[in-house]
Amino acid sequence: MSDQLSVGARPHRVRRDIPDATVARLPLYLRALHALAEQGLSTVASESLASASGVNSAKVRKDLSHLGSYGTRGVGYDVDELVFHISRLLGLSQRRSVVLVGVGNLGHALAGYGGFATRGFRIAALLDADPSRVGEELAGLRVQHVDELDEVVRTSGASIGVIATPAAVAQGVCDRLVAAGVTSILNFAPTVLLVPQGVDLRKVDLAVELQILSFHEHRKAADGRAGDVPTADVPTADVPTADVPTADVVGVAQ
Amino acid sequence: MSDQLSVGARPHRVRRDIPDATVARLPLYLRALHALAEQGLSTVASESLASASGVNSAKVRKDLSHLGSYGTRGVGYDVDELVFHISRLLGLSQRRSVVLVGVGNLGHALAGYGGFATRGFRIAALLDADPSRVGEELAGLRVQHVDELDEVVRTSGASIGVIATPAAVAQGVCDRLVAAGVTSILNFAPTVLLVPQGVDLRKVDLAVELQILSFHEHRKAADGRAGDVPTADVPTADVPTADVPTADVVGVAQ
DNA sequence: CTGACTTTGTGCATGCGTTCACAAGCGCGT
DNA sequence: ACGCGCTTGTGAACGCATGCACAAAGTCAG
Repeated sequence: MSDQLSVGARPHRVRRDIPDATVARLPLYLRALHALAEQGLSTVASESLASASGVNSAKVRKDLSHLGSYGTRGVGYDVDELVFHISRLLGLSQRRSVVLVGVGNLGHALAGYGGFATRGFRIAALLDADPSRVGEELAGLRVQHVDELDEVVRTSGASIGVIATPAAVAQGVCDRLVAAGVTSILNFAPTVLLVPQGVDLRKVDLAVELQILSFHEHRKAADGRAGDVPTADVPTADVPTADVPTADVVGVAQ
Repeated sequence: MSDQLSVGARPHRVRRDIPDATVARLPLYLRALHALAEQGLSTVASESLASASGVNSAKVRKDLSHLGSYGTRGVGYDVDELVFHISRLLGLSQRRSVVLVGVGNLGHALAGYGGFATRGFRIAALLDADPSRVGEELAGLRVQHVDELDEVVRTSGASIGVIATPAAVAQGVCDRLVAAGVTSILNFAPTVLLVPQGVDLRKVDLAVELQILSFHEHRKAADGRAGDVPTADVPTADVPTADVPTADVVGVAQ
């Protein structure tokens, strides 16, 4: 999980030690809480918040206990109050500027994704190396050439960079972002990035997600075939198997 | 992590118990191995594979040991052999068909993403509910109306569905996919999906990733500013819903 | 054949995360 | 006022994942 954290030895006096797993779930709670608020609810029990967030109630309570005792026994949590505290903890009180590099297919999608703006993020600039893309209007912004990266980051005060470039140039872009002062990077390029200590890095790889699903598919298919008590469910009988190992064939990658 | 698995009580005889964490890393190894192979290397030590994958060597060795002893002490692992075994385990020997629902910004990006095709996945169909999008040519496929979902899934034998629709309709699409026979779902919509047992579900939420980074940014800024001085930052009254915690109550704590 | 060197595979300790289960606390009806 | 029922907050047990450290097992040179 916290592969990229690498906080390492830090005898620092920790303000409040929030577990990584909890931090990763806070945005889910926030989303659910907003939905509940819109629905008119003013308080919510851990059980309800749990099902609205897709986790279990014990986890919800333990997670929320990390940010203080903001619940009322016998009643639940005040929705607005929780939203306030979680937002504050996540640092969403201040609108953060994001620089997006790479305006290809994915970059277009990211730029047009409404979820950013509505959750406290502002796209400060769109950058691309392809001259034919520079100047294009997109999501109310003009695409700038990546050479302006340094200046753009400094003037906008952006601290977060999003990389949606081809893998081959991702590390270079990453280095330039870091040099310009960016301290958090979200990487969509399917490659490993190296960043200096103190810079946070998260990655999203679409193909990896599919491959993980593929594994489970494969396992399910194999389980169903290999005779032992198919555990009721799996009314499959649909997949035309054909998933014989086929040995040899596969061989050397494609 | 395996929040969605919910395999539940399963005294089943497990074929090969591969830890979830390992499964999640296998695609990374695969990617690194392909790169190494292209680079002409025929064998690789755990240390090298580790740095190429962005993990540490102990993890690599333990992970690989789960799929058998395919290494040679004093030498390392045979690249092609590893590619073969990992691919087989992940079920990538057979090309899997994927149905993509929702051809908005993100859907376009996903359809155009080359990473799918090159890694054993085939997009079987593109579906959308918007009539104005139906018929559009995209990535060599014609966008079909979502009403054809059932037929498309059955005829293509697709077992994986990708949801890139607005959140409001995601659950409905999900249900239809499951009803049509899809047993794995990758969800990009920012909402919680419920699926019956036996169906695997993974989710990717771009805003969540950014919020996690925001937390670390916030923590870094706070650390750098001062040792303590707790709760110095009051939200700038920007977040949509007036989430000021109704005065009095909040102050209480500590 | 032997010995030095390299690298795997794994037992073990440690830490983190999840889950259970329940006492403490709060509101509400009587 | 007072107990009843509901829900939080948390101690403790458990399980999974990580990382260390090293013996086992192989290569290679001479």
